[in-house]
Amino acid sequence: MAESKISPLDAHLGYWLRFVSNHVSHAFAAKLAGRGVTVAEWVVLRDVYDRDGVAPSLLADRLGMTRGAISKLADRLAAKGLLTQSVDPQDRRYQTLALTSEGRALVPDLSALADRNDLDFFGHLAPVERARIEDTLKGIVRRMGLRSIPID
Amino acid sequence: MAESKISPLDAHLGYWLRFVSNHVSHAFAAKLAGRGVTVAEWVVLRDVYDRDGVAPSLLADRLGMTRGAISKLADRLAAKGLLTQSVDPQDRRYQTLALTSEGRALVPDLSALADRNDLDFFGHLAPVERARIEDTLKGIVRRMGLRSIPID
DNA sequence: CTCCTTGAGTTTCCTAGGAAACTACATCGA
DNA sequence: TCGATGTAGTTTCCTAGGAAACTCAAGGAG
Repeated sequence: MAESKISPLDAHLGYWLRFVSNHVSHAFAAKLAGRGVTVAEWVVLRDVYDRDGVAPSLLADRLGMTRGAISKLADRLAAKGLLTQSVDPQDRRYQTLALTSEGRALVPDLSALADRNDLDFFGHLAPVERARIEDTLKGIVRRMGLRSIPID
Repeated sequence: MAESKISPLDAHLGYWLRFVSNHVSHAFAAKLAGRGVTVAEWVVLRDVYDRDGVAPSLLADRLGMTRGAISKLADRLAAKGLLTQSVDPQDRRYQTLALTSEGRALVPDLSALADRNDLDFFGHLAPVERARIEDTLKGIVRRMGLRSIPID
């Protein structure tokens, strides 16, 4: 006894979590690709949809990305005509991000894809089972004090 | 009625899955960084540990990565002295990957970090709760016919 | 008023992985 | 025998994001 066995990768719950999570994300990315949008771009669009005029640095905090990454992401979305970046005339260090009408019109469409994707993977779960998992996951988030919307 | 509401990001189970999964992975990556190894490298080491002499393309299949990515990963691990690449003398198109003694000695150490990481996040769950989640996740994998160890 | 600090956003450099072209190399068919 | 084919691995090019240096503007401290 006392033989220190090396556990297989799939002995960890984190392994299964990542396994499923990656496939869910990839499937969603594939759906979004049909609309010419990446997952990160979708998250930004969705966030700005509810908070028009948000500052890039706030977005960076919430999304758990660096300011540099947000800067480039915003540039890409602006290049696609989905978002505008404007300098705050009060304090020219600040910017505000807002959706264009095109961007705003696109969000409900993408949201439907998100709903669909979740249904594809989790639609067969009994409501009680689904709720149990969600509660457990939220419990971990709370317990560990996790922040930031997950993207990468 | 019939008002098509746009669901918030966190209405999706996939959101919470990704949220927790990303934090689990990042925490693990931070632990591994102390040993100078990335998560992808760890997965390769762990896999080759059990299957010495495996072909890179098999690894690529199992890990859900391209052959190109495996090629570079193997180069990095070889540069660190953890793994050797040798050409099959029978058929020189083939390679076999094997751990060096250094690499082999490192795996149990890294495995302990993986165990520890899983405990940090999921150690507080009741065994029955943990089993339920694992079963549900495995059920999704089976139901959707998912393959490949998740890395990215 | 001038200097210094602080904070928002940008830019540069770096890394990791995917896509696809490319390089052997073995095998099969004519 | 010899070219066509297919496969294993490599390489090149590209993208996305992090780290950290950099720019610029506001707001003091003296």
